[in-house]
Amino acid sequence: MSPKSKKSQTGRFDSLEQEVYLNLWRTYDRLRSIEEEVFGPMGITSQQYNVLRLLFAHHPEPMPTLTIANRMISKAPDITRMLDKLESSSLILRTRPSENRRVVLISITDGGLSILEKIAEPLRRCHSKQLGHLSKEDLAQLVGLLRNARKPHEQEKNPWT
Amino acid sequence: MSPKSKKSQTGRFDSLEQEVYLNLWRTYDRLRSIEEEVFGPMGITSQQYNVLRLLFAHHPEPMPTLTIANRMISKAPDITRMLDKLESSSLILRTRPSENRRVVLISITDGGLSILEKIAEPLRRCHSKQLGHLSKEDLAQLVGLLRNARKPHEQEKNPWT
DNA sequence: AGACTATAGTTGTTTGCACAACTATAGTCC
DNA sequence: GGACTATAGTTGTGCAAACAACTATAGTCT
Repeated sequence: MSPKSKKSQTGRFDSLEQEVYLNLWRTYDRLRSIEEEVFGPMGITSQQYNVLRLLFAHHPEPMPTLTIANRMISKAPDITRMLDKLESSSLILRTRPSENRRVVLISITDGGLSILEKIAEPLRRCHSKQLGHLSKEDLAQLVGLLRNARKPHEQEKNPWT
Repeated sequence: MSPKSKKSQTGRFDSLEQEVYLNLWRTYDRLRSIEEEVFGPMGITSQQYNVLRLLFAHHPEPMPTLTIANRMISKAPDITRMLDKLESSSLILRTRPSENRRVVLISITDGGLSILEKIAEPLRRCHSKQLGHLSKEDLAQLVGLLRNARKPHEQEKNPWT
């Protein structure tokens, strides 16, 4: 009995669910490589960009390290070293408040803000190159389906829910 | 002028395209972490699994190294070392035909086939856990939208088109 | 046949990701 | 108030990914 004997109607895939997942993977991979053309030359990764974006959204309030980690798109067990890099490029600032010396508060610097400004337009063009060929309706539908697809796998109280 | 001044109707996102992309990323990341619960304990990565899957689909014909690399879901510049690992676990076999000593032909071994069998059922369950809550119609629609989303970014003659 | 180009893989090196173990600080509960 | 638990980050280590430079073999062209 072969591993593929349970083959379904979907042809080269074992199940419709698998077909969706592999298409999701492939599509993500293709679009990501386009985004990297923007971030690469700027010297930051898309994960780092997302940190800056989160900080900007909160600005001028700082955010604790792990709050940032939890709001990241892709989980970040490596948050400390990532912030190390952003700090050494002077894009963020760390402070340890004396009221609670466990937390480390992160804020975005002027340098960080100006990187965001510099990247905004190329990134907008990039997103349009990635997905500009789809209609508003298709895009909206896609967002809805994706949100639904991951819903059971998000924690409650999570910002992505 | 702030980086976000071009804010659109989508709220926390700069554009609908960006919203789709970030949702795609997030959804991929959530579903991937579920798949890794299956592959981790088996001692292979999902990329390695996909190599075995490709080889199985061709079996008993072998495939040249770079043909495999091109058919991978996510591009694999590291194909040599990946095959090294599969070879050292005796899941694949390499041969260099004397007619053309440039190519390296890869075939799946009995050990590779049996890993595929062993993983088939847990993986089916995993895919059902990932996406089983969506209706057939939603799944089919999602496949269609994803295919469409990446279409302009696939090469002609590419198996994923 | 010898130089040139194309094809097919491999290797070096750097950076990023993941998991787990660890340190430091604060709050809780007899 | 001293032991216990919870919270917040950090570090060690090993594996995977990305990009470019390199080697080896085959085909072509005059």
